[in-house]
Amino acid sequence: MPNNQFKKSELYSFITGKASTAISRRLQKNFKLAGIEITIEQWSVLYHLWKEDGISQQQLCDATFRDKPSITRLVDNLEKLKLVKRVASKDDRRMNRIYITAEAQELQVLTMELANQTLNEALEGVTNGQVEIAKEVLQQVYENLK
Amino acid sequence: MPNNQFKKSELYSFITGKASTAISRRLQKNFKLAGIEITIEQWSVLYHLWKEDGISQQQLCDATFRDKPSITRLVDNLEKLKLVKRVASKDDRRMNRIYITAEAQELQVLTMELANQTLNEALEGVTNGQVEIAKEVLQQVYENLK
DNA sequence: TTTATGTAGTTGCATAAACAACTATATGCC
DNA sequence: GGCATATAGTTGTTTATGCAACTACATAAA
Repeated sequence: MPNNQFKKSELYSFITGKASTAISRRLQKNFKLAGIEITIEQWSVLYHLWKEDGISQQQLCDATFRDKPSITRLVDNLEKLKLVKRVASKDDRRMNRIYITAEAQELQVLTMELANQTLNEALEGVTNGQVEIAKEVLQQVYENLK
Repeated sequence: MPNNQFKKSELYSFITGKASTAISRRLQKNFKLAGIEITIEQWSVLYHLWKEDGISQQQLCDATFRDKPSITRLVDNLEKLKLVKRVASKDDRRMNRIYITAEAQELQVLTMELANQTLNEALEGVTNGQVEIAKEVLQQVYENLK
C-alpha cells in the first residue's frame, strides 16, 4: 500500500499542476515577445500537424488529450487565422482532414525554438537524471488515469 | 549547458501538462460520483481556506497561482453556492477577508479523502522515491518561472 | 495637506475546457 | 435492404483563464 501517506501540502501542488501552468504562461509570453500571436493551445494543435499533416480531428483529440468540442473550436479559430484548412475526407464523409497552411508552416522553426528555450528556462538547475524520472512519473500518471 | 537537447516528443508532454489535466479530470469525476457538485478550481480555493480561514483574495491569488480576476470570479461563484462569505476588512477597506461557511466546512473531510484516493490512483506503480524526485523537479520548475 | 504611487479588488472581452445533446455518416447483423 | 449501433464532428451552456482597463483605498513624499 504505497503512496497512501500524502501530506496536504504535497497533495495540492501535485493536483493543481502549477508547474505546467507556469510553463504555459512563460511560453505564451515568449511567443508574444517574438511577435507570435497564437495561443499555446492553438500551437499544440499545429505541433501535431507539423508531425503529421492531414490527420483527422479525432486524431487531434487523442494526440492533444482534448475532447471533440475543444478540437472543433480550436480548429475553428485556427481556420479563421488561416493557419489550417479543413478538408472533408472522400473515403469517410464523416471525417475532416486538417491541413497546415503555408503561413503556419513558417511558424514551425521559430516556435519550436521558443518552446525549447522555454523548457530550458523551466529546467534551470535540474539535472537530466531528475528530468528523466519526472517524465517517467508523469507518463505513468497519465497512463494510470487516461 | 544542460537540458538543451530536448526531442520534440519529450518536449510536448512536458509543456501540455497532460498528467495534471488527467488528475484534475479524475478528481472531478470522483467528486461527482460522491455527489459533490463543485469544480476542482472551487475546491482549490476551499483547500486554502481550510488551511487558513479569513485570508484575503490577494493571498488566495498567491496560494493558488491565479490572477486577481480569476479569484474574484471563483469567490463570486463560491459565494453564490453559499460556501464562502466575503467580509470587508475593517483595518484596510480595500481588502476582503474570505470565510468558509458551515456548509463548506462539512466538505473538507470527504473531499480531502477523495483527493488522496485520486492521487493514489494516479501514482499506482510509482515508487515513493520517484514521486519525491518528480515533486522536486516540478517545484523547481515553478520556482524558475513564477 | 496635497499629490504621487502602490495595492486590493472588479469588470469587459476573447479564448478555452467539460459535459450533454445533437446531426450525419459508416458498419455490421438480420 | 433495413435496422441497430458506433463513430466523426458540431452546437449550447456553464465555468475558468489571461490580459487590460478601471475604481477605491492606503501610504509615503513634497
